Amino acid sequence: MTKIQKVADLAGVSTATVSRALAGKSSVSPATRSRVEDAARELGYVVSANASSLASGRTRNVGVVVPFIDSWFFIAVLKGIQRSLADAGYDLTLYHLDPNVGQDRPVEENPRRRRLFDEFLRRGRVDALIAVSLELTRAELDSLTAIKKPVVGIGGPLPGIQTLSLDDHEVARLAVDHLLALGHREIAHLAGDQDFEIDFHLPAHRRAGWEEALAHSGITSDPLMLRTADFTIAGGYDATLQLLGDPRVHPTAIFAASDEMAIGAMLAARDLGRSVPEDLSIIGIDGHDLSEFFGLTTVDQFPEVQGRHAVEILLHQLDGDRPEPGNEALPYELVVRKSTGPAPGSSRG
Amino acid sequence: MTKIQKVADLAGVSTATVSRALAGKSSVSPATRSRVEDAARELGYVVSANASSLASGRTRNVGVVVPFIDSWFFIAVLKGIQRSLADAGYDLTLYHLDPNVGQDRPVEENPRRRRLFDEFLRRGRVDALIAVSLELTRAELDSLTAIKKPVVGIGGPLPGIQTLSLDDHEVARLAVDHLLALGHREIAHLAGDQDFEIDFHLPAHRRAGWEEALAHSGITSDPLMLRTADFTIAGGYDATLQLLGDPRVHPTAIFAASDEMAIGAMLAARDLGRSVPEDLSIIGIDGHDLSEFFGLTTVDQFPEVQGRHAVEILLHQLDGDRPEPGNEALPYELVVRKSTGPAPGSSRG
DNA sequence: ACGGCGACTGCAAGCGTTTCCGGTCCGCGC
DNA sequence: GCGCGGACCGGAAACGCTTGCAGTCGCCGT
Repeated sequence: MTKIQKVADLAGVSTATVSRALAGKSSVSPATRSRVEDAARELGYVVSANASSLASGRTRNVGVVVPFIDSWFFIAVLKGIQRSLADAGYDLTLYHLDPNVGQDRPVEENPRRRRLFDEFLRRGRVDALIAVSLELTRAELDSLTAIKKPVVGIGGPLPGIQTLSLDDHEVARLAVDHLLALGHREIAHLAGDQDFEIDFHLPAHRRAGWEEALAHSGITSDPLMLRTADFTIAGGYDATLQLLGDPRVHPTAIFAASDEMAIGAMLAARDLGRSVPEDLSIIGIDGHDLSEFFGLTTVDQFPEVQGRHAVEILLHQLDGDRPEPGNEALPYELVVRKSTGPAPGSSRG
Repeated sequence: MTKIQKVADLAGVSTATVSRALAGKSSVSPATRSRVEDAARELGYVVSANASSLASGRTRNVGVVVPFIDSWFFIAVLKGIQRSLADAGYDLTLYHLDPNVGQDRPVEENPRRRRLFDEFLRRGRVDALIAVSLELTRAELDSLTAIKKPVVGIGGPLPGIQTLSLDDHEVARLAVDHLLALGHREIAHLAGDQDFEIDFHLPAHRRAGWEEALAHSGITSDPLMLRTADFTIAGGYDATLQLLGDPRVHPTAIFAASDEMAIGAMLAARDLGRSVPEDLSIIGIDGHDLSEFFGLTTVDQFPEVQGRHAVEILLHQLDGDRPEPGNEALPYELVVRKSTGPAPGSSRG
């Protein structure tokens, strides 16, 4: 005998009523409801997720796809997602799409990706999906819209689905403008690597913002002031060592594409005997946990909030209203700390 | 008509055969199998996870419970788990049990915990469970063994279930012995906070290992040499500032309970003008990603491997053999880098 | 030529819920 | 007194697979 049947027997009702009572439906009398609840408690009954999903078509589970599992930003977003989901009583299943594997072939052929989209997501284990910083191919988008489940993407506009994205261009301009306002003219940029298809050309946008802000102040950006590096502390450190060791350039400020790179830059500056911000100002992007500790000025992008917001949108859609998909701009904010100061010799000092 | 039925019709076989063919069972002729596969491909058919689970009792999904979602260690373990699980074709659903919420009441009454154990895990959404650094209560353990699903715990012995744990005591001794061998006698310890019930008293064990190693060398541990701090860079930094600023003690070495604390200590030492390792040696525990960058000597505990190993054990158990649950010691290894050196004035210098 | 065996395959009984579609019953308006 | 609507509740049909059991069939050994 099925478990729900036992509960029904104990409570002296039908399984239909047990189901309704336990699901909190309204059409159950208070008396019956509590009898059912008592019976369920007594028998230690818990609804079988699978049977329930099969019958109802809903799983109360959402999938989250991330490209990196060990980078601060993604974890921060994930944290926000998981918190909100848990609050709403949803489970979260985590999918990891490592962009490093299968890099030798075009994205469309990456077998892991194919498998994820063609199988995992279509098995009906999730009600909805959140894709963090994944630039989806046409086919993948089609595949997603075909399964008719809510999808929200964080990190860049994607045609046909609801997305949340940061205006990297403007964020970069805000950062560089801050430096310009402090009187800096020689502003270097530690840019991210652009090899990955995953990131909506984020490094390119940030770089363009840097160039534009400079141009706006009548400064031509020097190619030597642009250094490509890994999105890590070590990456920022190495690039900064090289930058500051290059006799051809004399930056008084560095705009790093991420806080981790910026922290690496601070450490490198210190190791070279340059004091921050007296000799060199440094600014990053992210709002990393460590930025406060290091006194790093940054443009915070509130990743955890991004996660929470994505869930919010998803839950709305699961509740029935599916608005026209579009892109929503994410908030950001300049947080000034001790790593930026007036340019050396600047009248504004 | 159900989807599998359509595939069956197209292939000209029964649904039973389709199911068997797609599940890779052996008793299907090669010809039939490929006919089924073609039909499935043509129809874009994917087995419904729920229906399959309901019918078979298996979900191909495992649950992972972590106490912190934004700490390096847990993420590293999670990464290992997720990789192995993905390789084996399993999904991973993530549960987060924040020990910070509900701290005002005894663990047994923490509603989130109750809910997780009494509901989520019993809904049958997972085939097995991995609990990372969670000290489970008697009731929780009973609840777990009652549902008869494989469980493996990482981080400390737990009665009745299979566990993987680091011998924190020995790890600490190894670290301190390294310092002693370098001639240090004044060895301070940055200990973790013991407020949480979640960690198998890991801070206490590491501290005990420190005391024992000292005692073994005839050194009585000075209470002033013991500082409690957060398990973070900032925690280690602050504690070290205080330690080094205290005129009553003169440590030549610091043994930090985690790499993050150790890195904080290195930064603090540098800010105070003490050079590492000339004036002060520092050693941590973990094998943190950043330890290499900072040149930190540490006892690596290979967290990613811990995750992989846990999955390995789980898969074995899911394959049928359920050995007597026990505890398995995890490997660790001293990795000497630049943060430790001979004690100042030591003959071994 | 025949029993037996092994390799395949099909039938149909579940798996444990949800939910549509009616019923029953009670109170109320007229 | 009677028809009616609403609040509750039950019967039973899905939901979409898996798998035990019972064949069918060709082939081998004798």
